[in-house]
Amino acid sequence: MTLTELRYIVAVAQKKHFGQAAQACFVSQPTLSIAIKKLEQELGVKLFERSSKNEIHITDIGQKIIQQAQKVLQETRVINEISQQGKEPLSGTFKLGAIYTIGPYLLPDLIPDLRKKAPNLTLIIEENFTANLSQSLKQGELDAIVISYPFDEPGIETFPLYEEPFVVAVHSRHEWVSKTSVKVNELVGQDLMLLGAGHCFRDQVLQACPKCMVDNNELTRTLEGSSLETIRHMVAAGTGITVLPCTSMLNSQHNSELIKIKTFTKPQPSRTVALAWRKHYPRKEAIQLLINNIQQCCLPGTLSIK
Amino acid sequence: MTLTELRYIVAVAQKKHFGQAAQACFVSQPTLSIAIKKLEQELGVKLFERSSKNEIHITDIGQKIIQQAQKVLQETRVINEISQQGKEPLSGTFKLGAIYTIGPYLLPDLIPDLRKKAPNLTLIIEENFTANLSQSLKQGELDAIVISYPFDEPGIETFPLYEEPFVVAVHSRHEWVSKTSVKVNELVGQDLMLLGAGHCFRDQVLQACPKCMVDNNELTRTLEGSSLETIRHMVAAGTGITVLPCTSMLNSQHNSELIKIKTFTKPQPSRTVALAWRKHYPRKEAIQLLINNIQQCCLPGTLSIK
DNA sequence: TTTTTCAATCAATTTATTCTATTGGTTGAA
DNA sequence: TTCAACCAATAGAATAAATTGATTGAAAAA
Repeated sequence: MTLTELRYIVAVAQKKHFGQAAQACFVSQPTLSIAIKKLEQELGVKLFERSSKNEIHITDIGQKIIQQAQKVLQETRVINEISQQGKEPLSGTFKLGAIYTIGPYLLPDLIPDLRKKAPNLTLIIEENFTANLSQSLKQGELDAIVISYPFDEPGIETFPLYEEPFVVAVHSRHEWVSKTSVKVNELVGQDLMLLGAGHCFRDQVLQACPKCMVDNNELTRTLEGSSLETIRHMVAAGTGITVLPCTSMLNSQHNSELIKIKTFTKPQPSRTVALAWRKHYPRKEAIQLLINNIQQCCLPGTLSIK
Repeated sequence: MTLTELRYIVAVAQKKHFGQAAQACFVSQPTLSIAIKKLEQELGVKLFERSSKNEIHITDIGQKIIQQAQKVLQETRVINEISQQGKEPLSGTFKLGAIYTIGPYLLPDLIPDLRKKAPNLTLIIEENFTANLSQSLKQGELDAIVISYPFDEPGIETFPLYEEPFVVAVHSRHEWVSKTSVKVNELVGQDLMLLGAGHCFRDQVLQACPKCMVDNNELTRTLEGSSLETIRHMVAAGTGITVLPCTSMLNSQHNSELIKIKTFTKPQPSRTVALAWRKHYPRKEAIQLLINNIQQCCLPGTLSIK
């Protein structure tokens, strides 16, 4: 059984004439006759009563089958409609993941921007650890993820979006308030609060200041299951200091009178934020749109704090 | 788009592996790859993300299309089911027509008989004039009709079922009650009641007794829009006499103390009842079953009244 | 690096499809 | 009755397609 055969029998049922039906299907009459004969043999059922004088009659069973054939053809038309809809790469849903230390600061700016550029693209957001995002990406549950380097997975392509320097957040009455900049090694001995294991940002900070890691148990507070925002509030409360990625300071709502931000003395520790997607992901246009828009959100100028 | 292609994409979606999907479809891997590539080009949409390491991902749009493809395939399966059901010729519906002067007497016996012989055959009955039945038959609205000869239409085949003699029905106090038989010409001068135009039985009676026709206006009452049963009641009421086909007397419920039946003296006028169907009608078995059963209902013995 | 895996590609063959021309059967008019 | 018209089925040839085994190319694991 082929869709062509179904189209033929529907045409014959409508025209009640093999020749006219063939014409309507843009084929010759023998083509149509043979196709219908083949279908009738396959089904083991006569669909039409042929007689010479323009008197084609549809069999009882043929009536049912033609009705069903029309249903089938209708459903195939739906396939074309779906693909028509999906032809614009900037439509449908796009599932974007972001690590916890980027999502809350990047997405509020990015999402309205994207809605303007691609109104038909429905964004679905997930925030998670790098490891989980990576797995979801590889399994096809996410279309792209925003992570930070280093990130190297087989089958995954990445593109660097921007580099964000780390900054130090201290209470407004902290001894460092008058400092113009902070050296990395000065963190040692301070009441440094960091995110729990799994957050790549924690590792990046510790990598920037290896001595903090050595003194981990004594001087650095690891806040499991927490977020940068919680830590920020604790800085405001005077519980200690912390290191933040500078984009977490971009939005005014995250600023507080009680917190002062200090940049590091050069060479500033920093991390590179990147977009990652499966190498063979077909909607390259959506990826490109994302890259462009994220970079626009985080222009180099806006990344220099103070 | 072909059904084969739809089967292929569904298989790939299930196996998530081109090679295995090809095996499941009993084709080689290139066959399947090419077919899917062709479909993707036709739809203008990527359905799968291919990557070398066993990582086939279904596109967002591909997911929708595959779902729809499964729907299409399901509906095609229904076509097979329908034809499977319809393979037995003695199933489905059979639309049988009969003229007014046969239907009420033949069908009550025929229908229960047919239900026994072909329980899966649903009978639909229509009673009408010969002309209307003939037209419905030719248009395919009826599968077969029971009429009486003469009946000759192009494209229509007939088979004689039985010959039924005409009889005279008179009131139990009619002067003819003691007669053993009635001569046709004796009808002239009697209060003869006949069906209206359109009923072939009327024509047949008048043909048997042409003199009745001559005296039409004076002595014969034509009862338009009436039925044999109405006329029979009028006979019982003493309004006049009538001629009936003998099968109308077979069933006991049609007999009455007030009506006496007289046979004609030979040569008895009679009519031949026949079955008619389109020459190319495919369910010959159903036709044969009908012929057999009708003839069984109306065995020669049962046709001799008195 | 080498090996393995998997889909895409190639080239050749088989299979389907489609066409024109014709036949066979039926009908209606001469 | 014969003839012409009509219609679907059939035949045979040309064309298009589907299919296959072998190979290639890309990517990842050993």
